Amino acid sequence: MADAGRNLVLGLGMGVVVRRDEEEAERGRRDRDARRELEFGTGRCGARSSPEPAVRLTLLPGLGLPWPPPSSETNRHHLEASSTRGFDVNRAPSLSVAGAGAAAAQEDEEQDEAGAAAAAAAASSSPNNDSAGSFPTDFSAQGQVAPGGGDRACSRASDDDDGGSARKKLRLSKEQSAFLEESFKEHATLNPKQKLALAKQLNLRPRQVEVWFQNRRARTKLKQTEVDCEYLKRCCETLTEENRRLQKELAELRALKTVHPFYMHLPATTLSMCPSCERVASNSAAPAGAAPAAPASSPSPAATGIAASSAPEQQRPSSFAALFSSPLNRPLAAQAQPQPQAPATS
DNA sequence: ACCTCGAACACTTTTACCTCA
DNA sequence: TATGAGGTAAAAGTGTTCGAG
Repeated sequence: MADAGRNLVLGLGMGVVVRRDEEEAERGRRDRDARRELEFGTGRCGARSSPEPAVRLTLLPGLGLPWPPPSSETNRHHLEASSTRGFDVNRAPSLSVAGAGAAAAQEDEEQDEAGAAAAAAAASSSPNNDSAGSFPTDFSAQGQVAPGGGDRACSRASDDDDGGSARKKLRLSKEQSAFLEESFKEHATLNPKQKLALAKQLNLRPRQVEVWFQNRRARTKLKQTEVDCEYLKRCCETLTEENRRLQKELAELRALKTVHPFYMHLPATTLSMCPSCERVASNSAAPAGAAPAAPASSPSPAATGIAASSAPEQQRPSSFAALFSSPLNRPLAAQAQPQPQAPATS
């Protein structure tokens, strides 16, 4: 690369100067750390002891998730990387690259994304973006030139260029990512003002901030889905095991009944099985009209052994814990007692 | 009721970077 | 040590939905 070794100044006004080749090496470590941090939730930015993300994964009660917590090692790497690295990869290494046209487009872009058209025009008038793969995001220094020719510009728009910069991937700096993370903890969505402010603060385009938040929300949702899936799996295992146990118990009772008909005369608790769902329930103590088991009209959870709760307020759809804390999933003997907690701890 | 616009989302593509043979 | 394949995560593109005006 022609600019390898060129000194670059960090965005965010930190003024840290590193050599480009050092940055390349550091970036790998940074990305690994960042990935780990995102994978494992929000345990980043060591300054915070107990981060409370705006959109947080609901770690359901009683579920020992196998995910490793964000280790202090991770944070240490994170901080190390932050302290040694400072190259804003989105910053063009040279002002001369963008050209006067891009500089003219800068002001439009700074106002809003409406400047994308101007930026695109500027991009078309300028040669390839720098081979470093960065496109300028420093509003104070150079114009905003989208990789493919501006905001919302299709990447294929540059297919006909001379094999140059078709949608270069931009890596946000650690500082930028951390700042965005912090913002995300406060609010998972941004209003236009916040977006603009963040963009300005980070020397990014508003579109970049917007995309980052979109992707971040998607990651959060994905993680939540994984958590829910894991919880459902465990619940399924628990219910299967419980079902097995009850079947066995029932078989034993039936055997006992045939061997010792004496027990038939016992007036106390007897068991009845719902023919539709094969759920066994006690009917002796239940008052008239009280349903011993889930209603047959229960939605799919009942069909899968996941009984609907008798208390509607416990049926928050967003909480699998509430769903599975239903008393119907408890052993017969415990059904009349208060529900201790959600199943499946490990 | 219909239209327009913008925001959010789902899905996909592209890119950068890592690991490993 | 260099290198290419394969995998992965993130940035970004595209189309759809939905609510407000």
